[in-house]
Amino acid sequence: MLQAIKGMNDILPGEVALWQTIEETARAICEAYGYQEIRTPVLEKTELFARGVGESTDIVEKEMYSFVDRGGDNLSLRPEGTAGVVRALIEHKMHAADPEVRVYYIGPMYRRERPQKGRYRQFHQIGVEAFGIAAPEVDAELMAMLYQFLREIGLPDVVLDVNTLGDQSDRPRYLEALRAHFEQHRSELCEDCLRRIERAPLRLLDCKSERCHAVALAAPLVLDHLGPASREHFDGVRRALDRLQVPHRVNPRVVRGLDYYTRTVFEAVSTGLGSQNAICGGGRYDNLVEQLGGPALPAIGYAQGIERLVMLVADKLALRAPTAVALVPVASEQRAQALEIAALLRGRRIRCILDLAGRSVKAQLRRANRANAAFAVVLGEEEIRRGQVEIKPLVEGESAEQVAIASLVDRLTARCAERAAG
RNA sequence: GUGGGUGUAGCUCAGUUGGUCAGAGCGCCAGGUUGUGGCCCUGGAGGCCGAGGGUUCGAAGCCCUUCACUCACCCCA
Repeated sequence: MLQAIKGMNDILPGEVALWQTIEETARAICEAYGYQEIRTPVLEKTELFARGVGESTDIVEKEMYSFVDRGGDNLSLRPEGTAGVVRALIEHKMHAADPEVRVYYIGPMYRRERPQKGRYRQFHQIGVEAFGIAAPEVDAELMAMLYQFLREIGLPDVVLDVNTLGDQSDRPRYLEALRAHFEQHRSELCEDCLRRIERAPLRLLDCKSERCHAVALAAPLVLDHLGPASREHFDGVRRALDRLQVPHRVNPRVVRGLDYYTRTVFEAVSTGLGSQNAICGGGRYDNLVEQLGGPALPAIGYAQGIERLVMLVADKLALRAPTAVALVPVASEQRAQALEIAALLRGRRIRCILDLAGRSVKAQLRRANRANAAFAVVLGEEEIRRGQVEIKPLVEGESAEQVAIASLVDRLTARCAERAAG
């Protein structure tokens, strides 16, 4: 049997409503905060990700879908959204028109990892990026936006973990202090962490192995190694978060996996997702734009995984019931007229179904009921001869009525509106 | 890349030590009113028991191989 590619899922009609609700909520909130949607290609030059995400990250080293196209270019499916957005920003000199650029995107990303619960090879992210603003208040504003979003889709209990990684001037010193600490405890570390000491000492901090965890707890804190500028920035972020009443906690173990982060980093984690528990991750990346050939623009952003949101929200989000009309021609002689009425209703954007298979009235009503139709309109030979049809509600507590065919569309429109309002 | 688990009807799953074991519930279709849904009753369609090989008089159940799905490690959304 033909199957979808491993780790790539079909989102079937039954679950799409949930996706749409999440996406619409995200759009509305982003717009409210002054962000505009941007759409960039899913395919970019491999070099962009190598330089942007970081040569030595797992993502670039072993997870990208890369290939050489017929023209000889090295291309990759985007493993994340920030690099492409930064490329577009630079390419179109967006910062020249307005030094502050706030954008968001929604779309698929690709990473060739072993799939498991909450992790897929094609997954979808809602991402937000703010360029050109160095003030700590943007960091907080962004997190406030995230929090509002989580609240509105019904996840107010998600915990927001915040940390800082320092900037170029204090990070090297901190990394050295970390290396020194871990070197002293080599014998207690897992194999993976031993390899990380040189290359990515920060990563030891969030290792899940218990023994490493113990060593990490005793490790020097970033907060003690921040220069005055970074410290002031972090304090500013926290003050603003408090002011905006965004529930959060400082967690020194949040380090993030991508190379480009500086200063503020944060993530939102949730229980109930298995081991892939991060539903959102982000942070400041003040050097990336320049690093990719653009101006020295400070920036900050985050991305959330839609699949993971859908899993959490699946049983919580109330989906609006379809308000629909089912036209029921009693016999094939009434079908043409039913079609005509359906066209009028549909012209008014009223969801409308109509049996074209010649089913019995009983079968048509059964199907109308299952389709969640609010009203059935029975078109029978006798009534039509009298110039009338029956509007039959399919829910409790509403009365049926006979209406003149001429006023049917208006009457149905009104009753659908009543239901939508009530 | 490394481990564990699972593959029987569209879906969720039963199938005792290999011998009416090819089933149930839900869903789907139809009938129970010459033109009226939901509840209920009755009936029907639908499966080479993931695939290939082996053992056996006999395999959904045992052995081997393979594929797929899934969870976890790693990493991350």
